[in-house]
Amino acid sequence: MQKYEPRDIERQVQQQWEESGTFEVSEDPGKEKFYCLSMFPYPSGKLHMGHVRNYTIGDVIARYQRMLGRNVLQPMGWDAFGLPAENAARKNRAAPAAWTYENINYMKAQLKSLGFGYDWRRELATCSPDYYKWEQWLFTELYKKGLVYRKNAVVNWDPVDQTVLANEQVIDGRGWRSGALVERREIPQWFIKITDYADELLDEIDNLEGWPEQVRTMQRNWIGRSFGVQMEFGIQGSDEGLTIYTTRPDTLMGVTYVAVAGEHPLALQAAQGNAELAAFVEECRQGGTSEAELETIEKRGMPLGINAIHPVSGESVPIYAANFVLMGYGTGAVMAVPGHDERDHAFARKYGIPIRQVIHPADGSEVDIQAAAYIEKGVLQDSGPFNGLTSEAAFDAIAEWLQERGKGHKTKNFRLRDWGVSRQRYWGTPIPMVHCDACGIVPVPLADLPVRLPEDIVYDEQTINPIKDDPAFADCACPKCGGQAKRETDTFDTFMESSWYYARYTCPDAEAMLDERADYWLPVDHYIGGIEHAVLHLLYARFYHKLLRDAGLVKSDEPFTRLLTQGMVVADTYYRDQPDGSKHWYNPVEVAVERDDKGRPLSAKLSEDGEPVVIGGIEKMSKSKNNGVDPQTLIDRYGADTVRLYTMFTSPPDQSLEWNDEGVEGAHRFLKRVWALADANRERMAGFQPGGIELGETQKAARREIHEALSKALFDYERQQFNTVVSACMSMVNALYKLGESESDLVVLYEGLSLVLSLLGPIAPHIAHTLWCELGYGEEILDAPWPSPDEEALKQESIQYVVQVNGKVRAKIQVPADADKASVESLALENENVQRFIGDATVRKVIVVPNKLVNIVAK
RNA sequence: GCGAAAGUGGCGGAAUUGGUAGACGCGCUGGAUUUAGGUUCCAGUGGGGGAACCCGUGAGAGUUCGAGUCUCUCCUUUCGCACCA
Repeated sequence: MQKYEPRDIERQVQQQWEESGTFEVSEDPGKEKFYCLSMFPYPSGKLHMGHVRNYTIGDVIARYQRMLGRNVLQPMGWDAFGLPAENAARKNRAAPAAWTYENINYMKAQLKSLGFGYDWRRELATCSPDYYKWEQWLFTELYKKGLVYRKNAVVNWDPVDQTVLANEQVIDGRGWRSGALVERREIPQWFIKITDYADELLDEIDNLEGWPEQVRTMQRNWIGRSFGVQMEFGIQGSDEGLTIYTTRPDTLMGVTYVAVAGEHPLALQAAQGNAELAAFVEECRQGGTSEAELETIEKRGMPLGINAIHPVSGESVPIYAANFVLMGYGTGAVMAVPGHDERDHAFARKYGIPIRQVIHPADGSEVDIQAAAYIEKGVLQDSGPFNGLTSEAAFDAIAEWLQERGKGHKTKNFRLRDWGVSRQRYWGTPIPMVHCDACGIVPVPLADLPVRLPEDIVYDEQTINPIKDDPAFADCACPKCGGQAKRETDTFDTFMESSWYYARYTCPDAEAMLDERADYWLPVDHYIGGIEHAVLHLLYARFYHKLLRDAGLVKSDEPFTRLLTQGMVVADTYYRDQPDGSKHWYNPVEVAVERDDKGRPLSAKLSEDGEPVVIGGIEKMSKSKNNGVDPQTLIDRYGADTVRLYTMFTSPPDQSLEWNDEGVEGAHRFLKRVWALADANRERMAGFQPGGIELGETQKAARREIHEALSKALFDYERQQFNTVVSACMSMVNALYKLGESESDLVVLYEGLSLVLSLLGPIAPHIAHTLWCELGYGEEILDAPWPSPDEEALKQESIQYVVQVNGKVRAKIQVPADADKASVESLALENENVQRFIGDATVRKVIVVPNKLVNIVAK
């Protein structure tokens, strides 16, 4: 007897994989490739359950594809730049680099202990100069192509710390460290023209059939293309004009005012002689940059004291500054049509501006335009030359009319803005640009790349950015004229690094950004990660892929063929109210739940003192609610296979996973059962030859049960419903436990166990591999043929039919498998209980569903 | 407000896509083994009823021989977007 000792077998199997390079792969044109990728982690310290779930799903898919015979690439690396390293460094007075590398080492060991089949030779960390060198190079190439520019943009500025803050560092409008009121400040920043690719990024979403619909919708909305007309209003007493953008040019004749953003030049100009207006403009500017703040603000405005001239009627309408007009969208100025726009309507009522109807419903019905805006399309009225046109026809007619007179034209607009990639932080990729008094902006030539980020720096609590004022880093020679120049000290947004790592894995040692190996592996066949990256990361990566394509580095148009967004890991929360009104949160492992005899939870008590705690509901695992479970504790206690099996079994991959201690026990129990079954039959199975032994009826039935479960499991592997794959394995094991001691029982057991191990191979690979070898099935389960159900085993001599009378189940009958429809029907009608329910009624109709069901309609 | 998804036992979740609702697991109940706890094993477990049966997939309608599944209305929850002109 050998006990199931996961620690021993897992260590042993992992060592074996490492020694034989089981997961080291290279290009093999003779084999179908499969590139399986999980989103790489930020090395924050240690793995959390979300990582474990993500990487288990990825590993199961990778191993499944491998067992199907494909050449599978599954790499892993580190999203190593970012703010937490700076915060930790400040707290620990250490360099961010040291902190990061230490975390990488620890987390890498954790990943290995979970048995993930990565090709570690391809590991990369984005903070390595070998990596970011090429990112810097691409940026300089994009600059030469005109896809990169520098302009002023608004940032959150902390006036006390003299630094730029990320949105999440602004709490209630104040800097998180200084507590000072945050200002919106304009500083020069670098941008990449993602808007040049907006149409392609939008249109190709239609082709991403392997992506969740939700993510596709979110990206479409984020890009937000609209078609409209840009036109010029005159300004009274000025030669200048005022350009506005509208998607409803058909309502043009209903304009009764024009509104501009607080930052609009016209508003700023008018504010110079008007203290009240200046205060209002300042107020608009003060508001935070986060969009969440904008929603609560009351819609307000103030007249500029100047009038605009309507491009068609020549009528004069007032110009307002309004806090709801965004400088960053369209032209920062809008025409307002209170009659046909809800927001304009509310604004007009508030400030007593006339409301005019210029559209009526196509069916001729009346609307009360003073009471509410009519926002539907319809037919134009009171619109001069455009009267009687439909909204659709008027769109074109008005655009044409304006174009002929040089006052406007059709255009499209995007919600998407160009990608601002400058960050005023230390721990990131240096932007490879030089500012020379003589030559202006000069990109650093390839020969001088990488521009290395100094890693050997001093950090303490006062440090804001150690390279900002460091002459050793900032002073340099101009690459063009050789004169004294200053280096750019901003670094890249870390989304830059994560936008192309998937490609670099294919050729991590290339002497260029990428080489020909990229086109063997790319695109990624299956990408797995969190829904929180639905827009930004996945959009930037798609954009980057197109940049790589247009630089001649890859041939494909899209980076990720199929995408799986896994659900969150959630757990119960428990707390006690504190005297000061706050809540103290207890971890689920410290709490015992009491139940009634039906299993309903009654109350929860802290194990330590036996006193009650409040059940706070189910939430995403987080530090603040103290409901996180450390995967390392579980690995130590139960082993990696149990943790993997549990995460696969508890929920389908794309749904949230509810943490439950007893569930882990259950998963562990199942693996112990598998082990015990194999162990008890070790000797009987040694050298067993199943050939030539006849099966009895019970063995045939057991074998059919097993092959039915197998069919189900294979189907579920294909559609990635791994929880029911595990269910099927459990059913198979249950069936195997019911077998007897005879030779023919052993035939079924011998085959059944091999099927269970194959199916468990991707999910619980250590135990599957160990038993596969020990029971003599073969050397390497990953290379064994993937099982398929035996049609012969599935055959039945008689089939159970369900008999319904008027849709309700009244009997179950056994029918010979070769019976025709008529005899099934008569067998069903013969049944005593069926007759009882038909009673005096007349049989109107009999429906026979082959091999399943008979429904007798009687009235 | 707009958009998307989802509502099934005490719980996580199944239902091969319109054909036996509740697979599998957890929990719970009873029993066996064990000095005991734990482990392990056996049986039971949607609700009602002694039974035959009846009722059950958020609510209400509809289509159908047949609806958890399709259609419509409503309710609830979750997620995303949110002054986008």
